[in-house]
Amino acid sequence: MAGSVNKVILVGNLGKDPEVRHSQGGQKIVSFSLATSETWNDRQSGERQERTEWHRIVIFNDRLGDVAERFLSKGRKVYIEGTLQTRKWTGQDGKDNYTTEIVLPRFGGELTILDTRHNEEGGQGGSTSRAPGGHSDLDDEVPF
Amino acid sequence: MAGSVNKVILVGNLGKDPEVRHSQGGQKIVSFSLATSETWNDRQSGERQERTEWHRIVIFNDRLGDVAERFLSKGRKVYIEGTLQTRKWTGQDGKDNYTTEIVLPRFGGELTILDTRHNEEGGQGGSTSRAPGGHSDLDDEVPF
Amino acid sequence: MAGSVNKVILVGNLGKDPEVRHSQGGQKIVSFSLATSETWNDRQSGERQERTEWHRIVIFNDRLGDVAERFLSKGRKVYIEGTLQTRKWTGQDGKDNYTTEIVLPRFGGELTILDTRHNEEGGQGGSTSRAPGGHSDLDDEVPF
Amino acid sequence: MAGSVNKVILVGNLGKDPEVRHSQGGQKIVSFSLATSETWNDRQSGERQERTEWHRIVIFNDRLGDVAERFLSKGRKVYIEGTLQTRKWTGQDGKDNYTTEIVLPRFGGELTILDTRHNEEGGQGGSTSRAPGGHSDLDDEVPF
DNA sequence: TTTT
DNA sequence: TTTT
Repeated sequence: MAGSVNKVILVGNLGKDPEVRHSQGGQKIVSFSLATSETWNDRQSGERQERTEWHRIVIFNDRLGDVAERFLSKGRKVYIEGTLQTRKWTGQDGKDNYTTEIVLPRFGGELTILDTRHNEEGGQGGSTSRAPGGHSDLDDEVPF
Repeated sequence: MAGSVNKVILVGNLGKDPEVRHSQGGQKIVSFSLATSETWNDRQSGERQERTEWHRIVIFNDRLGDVAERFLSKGRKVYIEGTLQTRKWTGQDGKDNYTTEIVLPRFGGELTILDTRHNEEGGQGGSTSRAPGGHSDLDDEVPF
Repeated sequence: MAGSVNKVILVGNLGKDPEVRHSQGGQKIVSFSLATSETWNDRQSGERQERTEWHRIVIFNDRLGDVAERFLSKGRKVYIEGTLQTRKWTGQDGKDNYTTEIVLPRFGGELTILDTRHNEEGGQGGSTSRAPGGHSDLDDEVPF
Repeated sequence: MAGSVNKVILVGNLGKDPEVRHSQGGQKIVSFSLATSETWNDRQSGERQERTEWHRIVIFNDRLGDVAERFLSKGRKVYIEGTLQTRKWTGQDGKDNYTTEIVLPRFGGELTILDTRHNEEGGQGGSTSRAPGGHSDLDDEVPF
């Protein structure tokens, strides 16, 4: 039995463009780093402080992986809902290492784009062709 | 940058009793491991699968730390709301290591006890003194 | 418009057994009321205060509706994740009324049982038959 | 006792500017309507469908009420975290009515602005004065 | 290391 | 209408 809940909710900005790879079984896996930051006034110095946290997002959900691959790029702001998973791997020195990731599983998770910038300056190989009139073809197919 | 959200919601069971320590500044810090598990039927074998995930919870919030110290123990089921933080530390071999924790900060986070077992069978070192009549003194002071 | 999130997370107890009905299209719809309560110490009087909130849960998700129908009953504690929806309806006096519900849609939402009481004392019409040895048939089929 | 959780998470856009009023006790209360919308492809017609849901947000938290009053206006996109509360009131016809609101209580809740538009065209009485060089005074005081 |  |  379980009776347990494992849920992560993040709103942040991509640090780089997403990376796409495929599992041995042929499944597409999309991953990227997401930054969240908090700011506060230090009580001692009265100065503004900022702390940025980086999260590794891994998408196994096909539909959301497609959205990420087609529409996300460095700097975009997204809402992400996934599950915490810590993965163990062995370094070249034979030592155990642990990496914690936010996983959007095969059938689950959520990804919502929160900013409206549908195209990047200097895009990426035409994947985001902008029509002359300032109207993007993407507008017709954005699935959200 | 700003406009971000960093939130973790967990329901799970404590793997051990909480540990209490104090910062150099005298602040109480309570920590424990929390297990969440998911089960599913494997499509290939048809067999029941289970995967347990362990989360490290660190409480800086004084009020919630008090609740954890007084009322939580191994096996208890709790709802936890906190923030993801990855901490870097250097091992004895001089190598960098990273640990991701769910932090309930000084002024924030949530902790709600979800089961009703206020005492452990055969207690643990008197930390949950049970009155002879089966009535616990704690029952009168549980703050939730 | 888009780029929005609509999410409700509740942990509470059922006020009554779930009700099951079917839509005109033959889809099963399971609904129940869920109580959440908060308690606090009034600063003026120093007395303990309690406020109970009642939520109407409506499940369109077939799998979760089955779980609710088979395993939930009055008093059970559950974790619910759904969507806020306000429905307009016209009273017999012709006046408009509005009811806000937490909806678990056809393909979405979550329902996790958080307590371990698999049977009710004095059951309800055999729906939770307990085997003589204290072993319940249900234990073999609980899907979570 | 409680052992309950009552949490609403919304990302949406304000339908109008916030309204500010004061309780008899002198406490500031800020409220506004927030729209969330979901879109999907109808399986029958294949046509794009959209459903907009309106939520009434009520802020009792002083700090967040200040943020709302100073920086929010019609159209802005925000992340909101609050509590579901249903309020009963009696209409002029003597009938009972119920309104469900998302409440950010005196000490709790969250509000995060998600878009970057710090000024509205045709602002509101100079509350968002923009410096000639395109630099807003607000930039220096935005607390998030 | 938990829980069922 | 629940729970403690």
